[in-house]
Amino acid sequence: MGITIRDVAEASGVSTATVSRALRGLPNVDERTRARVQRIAGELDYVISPSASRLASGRTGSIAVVTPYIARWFFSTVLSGVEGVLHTADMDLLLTCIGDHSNLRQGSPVAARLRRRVDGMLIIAVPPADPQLQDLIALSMPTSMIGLTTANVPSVTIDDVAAARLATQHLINLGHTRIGTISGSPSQTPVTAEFDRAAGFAQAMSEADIEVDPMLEAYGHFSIEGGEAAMTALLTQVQPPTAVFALSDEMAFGALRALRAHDLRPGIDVSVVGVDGHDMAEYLGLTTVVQPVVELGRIAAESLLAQMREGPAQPESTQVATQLVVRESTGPVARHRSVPSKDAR
Amino acid sequence: MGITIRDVAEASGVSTATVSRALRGLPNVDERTRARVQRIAGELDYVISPSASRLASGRTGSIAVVTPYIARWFFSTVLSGVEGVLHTADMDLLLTCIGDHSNLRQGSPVAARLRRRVDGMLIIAVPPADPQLQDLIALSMPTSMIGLTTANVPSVTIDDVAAARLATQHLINLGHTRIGTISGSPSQTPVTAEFDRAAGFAQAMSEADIEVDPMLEAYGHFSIEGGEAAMTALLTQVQPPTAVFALSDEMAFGALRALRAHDLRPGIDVSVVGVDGHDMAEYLGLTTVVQPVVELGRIAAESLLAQMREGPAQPESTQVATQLVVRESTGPVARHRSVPSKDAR
DNA sequence: TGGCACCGAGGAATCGGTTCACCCAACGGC
DNA sequence: GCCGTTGGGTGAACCGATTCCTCGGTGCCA
Repeated sequence: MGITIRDVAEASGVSTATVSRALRGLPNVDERTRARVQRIAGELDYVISPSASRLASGRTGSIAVVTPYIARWFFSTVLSGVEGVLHTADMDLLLTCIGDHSNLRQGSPVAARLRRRVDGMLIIAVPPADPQLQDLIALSMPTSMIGLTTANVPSVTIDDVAAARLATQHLINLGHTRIGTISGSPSQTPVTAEFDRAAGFAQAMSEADIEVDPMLEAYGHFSIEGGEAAMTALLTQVQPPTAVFALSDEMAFGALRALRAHDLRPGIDVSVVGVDGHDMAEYLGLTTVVQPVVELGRIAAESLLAQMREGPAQPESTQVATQLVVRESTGPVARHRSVPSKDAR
Repeated sequence: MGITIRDVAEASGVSTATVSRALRGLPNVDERTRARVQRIAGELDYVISPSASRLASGRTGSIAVVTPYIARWFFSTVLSGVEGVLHTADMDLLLTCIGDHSNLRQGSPVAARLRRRVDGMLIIAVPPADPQLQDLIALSMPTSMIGLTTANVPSVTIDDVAAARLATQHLINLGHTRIGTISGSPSQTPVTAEFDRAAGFAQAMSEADIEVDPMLEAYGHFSIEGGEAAMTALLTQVQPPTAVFALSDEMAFGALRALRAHDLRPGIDVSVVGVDGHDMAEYLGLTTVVQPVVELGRIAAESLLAQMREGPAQPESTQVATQLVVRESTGPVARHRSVPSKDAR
C-alpha cells in the first residue's frame, strides 16, 4: 500500500534506523544526511505509520479528553482551548463522553477503552461521585483535571469560593440584604464547584453580618429552565429577595426570563448575578463573575504535556483568577420595593 | 508491561490465532473454547493493544471529525450527535479543528496528520472555498459531510432553500411586505448554506410578488454582534422593515438586542425570524426554523459507518426536515407603523 | 467405502517503525 | 605513537496483534 520507511532508506542510501532518527530530529545524524533524508521523504510523499510507530515505541501520541457533556457551553469552550494546545503539540485528541445516561450508551466502559490507547487524560468537570471517575484514575496515567479536584491529581480550576464571594459582595455593596440564591440541588457533595460557590456565598454574607434566610434558597439544577422555575419560586415568597445570586450563568438566564415574565426589570426591581462568563451573558446584560474558560483548557493541556515530558512532578492544583463584570442585571437596591404594592413604575 | 495475547493463549492452552479469533467473535472457534478464552482473558484483565491490532490489520478503528469551530453552538451540538454514534460503535473519535487562523496554528497540516491515522472522516460545515478541504477530499477515504455538500461526497444537510422559504413565508403570511434580511456577507459562494438561504428568501418573496428592496439587506457575519449592528443599520433606514429574516439564529439574537436598545418590541413593532433552532432561541422567544442538529451528526456518522462496512455506495446526499417554531418574536404587521405611515395591505 | 467439504485450530509470516548493541573512522591528548 | 572518545551510522531484535496457509478429524453423500 503506502510507502514505508524502508523505501525511504533505500532511496537515500542509508539504513532505516538513520531515517527514523533523521526524521524525528534525534542526534547522531549528520546534518547533510538529515537534509537529504528529509528531502527524499518529502519527494516520496512519505507519511509515517502511526500504528507501527506506536507499537514500537510504546507511545501513542494521543490524549483522551473525557467529559460528561459535549454540547454544553462550558465543556465545548474548554475543549476548544484544549484542542488548540494539543494540535500545536501534534497530539491526537480522542474525545470521549461519559453520560449519566450510561444505560443508553453501548460500547465498552470508558476506562477499558482508554487503557492502552492514550498517553494521558484530560478530565473535564466530571462529578467526583461518578464511579467511572474512579476507574479512570485507577488507570494511573498522566492526568489533568479541569473544573474539579481530586487528591493526587493535578487540576486547573477557578477559586469557586472566591468567585462566589465576589458576586455576593457585589450585591451587598449595592445595598442588598435580602439576597436569594439559586443553587443546583439541595444535597451537595463537597469538592464540587457547587459546594464551594455555596460556601463562598455563606462566607460573604456572614462577614457582612447579614443573616441568610433559608426560605430564599431555590434549586435550578444548573439549567435554564431550572433557573426559571427557581426564580419563580423565589418571587412567590411572602418577602421576595431584592437580589439573587445564581450559582451558574445558565440558571441566571432562566432567572432573568422569570423576572421578565413577572414584569420585573432586572437590575432595577431585582438584581441578578451569575458565575461563569457564559458567551450569552454579555448579550443578555447579565452581571457575572467570568472565569477564563478557554484558558482553563489551555492550561490543563499544557500542564499535562509538561507532566508527560518531565515525569510526574508533585500534583499541583492551579487556580486561575476570575473577574467580576458588571452589566445591567444588577443595580442598587430599590427604594420602593416591588413586593406588597406593585407599582412597578 | 501489560499482558499480551500470548499470555492469554498460554493460559488457555490454545494458539494466539485462536485467541484472536475467539475474542473478536470470528467463526471457526468452538463455542466452548471461545467461552474459556473469554473467561481467561477477563481474569487476566487482558486489554488488546490497539497499536498492534492496527498495524497488523490495517484498520485504525478511528474516525476524524474535522470542524472549523469547536465552541460554537452548531458545531458542538453536531459533535455530540456524532460522538454518541461513534462511541456506540466502539470507534475512536479524533477531533481536529481547522481554524481560519491557520497562521496561528502550528503543527503539521491537517490532511497529512490524518493520512494513515483514521479510517474515515466527518467534516462539519467547512466552507467549500477552504483549500484544506480539497486536501482532505484528496485523501479519498470514506467521508461524510455535515452542513455542506461537495460533488461525490455523501453529505447530510437540511434543505436550506426550503428552510429560508419557510421562515420568509411565515413573515409574509403575517402580512409583512417590507422584509429585511440579515445575511453573512455581501459575496456568497454557491453551495453554502448562506447562499441557499438567501435564495430561498428571494424565491418566497418573488412567489408572493413582493419586491425585494436592496436597501433592506444588511450583513451580520453570522455573529451576535454582527446581527446587532446589521439590525441597527436597518432601523436607521428611511423606511425601515417591519420584519427581518436573519439567516442564522445568532444574528437574530443580535437583532433582538438592537430592537430592545431602540425600545422596539420584537413581534409587535418589528418581527424577527431566524434559522437554526439554537438552544437559546426558546429562551429568547425567537421564532425560528429549527434543524435537528444532533440528528444531523448522528445520521452522518451512521452513514459513514455504513459506507465503511459496505464499501462506497453511490454518494448520496441526505436532507433532513426542518420545522418552523413560532414564538413571540414574530407577529402580524403593526397597524400603526413606526415608520412614516403606510397602511399595510 | 472412498472421496469431499467443512470445522476447529496451529504455525509462522507480516505489518512498519524504534532502539539497543555495536562498529568504524577520525581526532585529540599525553 | 598509542589509546580513549565521540560522532555517524548499521543490523537486527523487538513491539503485539492479524491472517494466510496448512492440517487432522468428522460427518455426509454417492
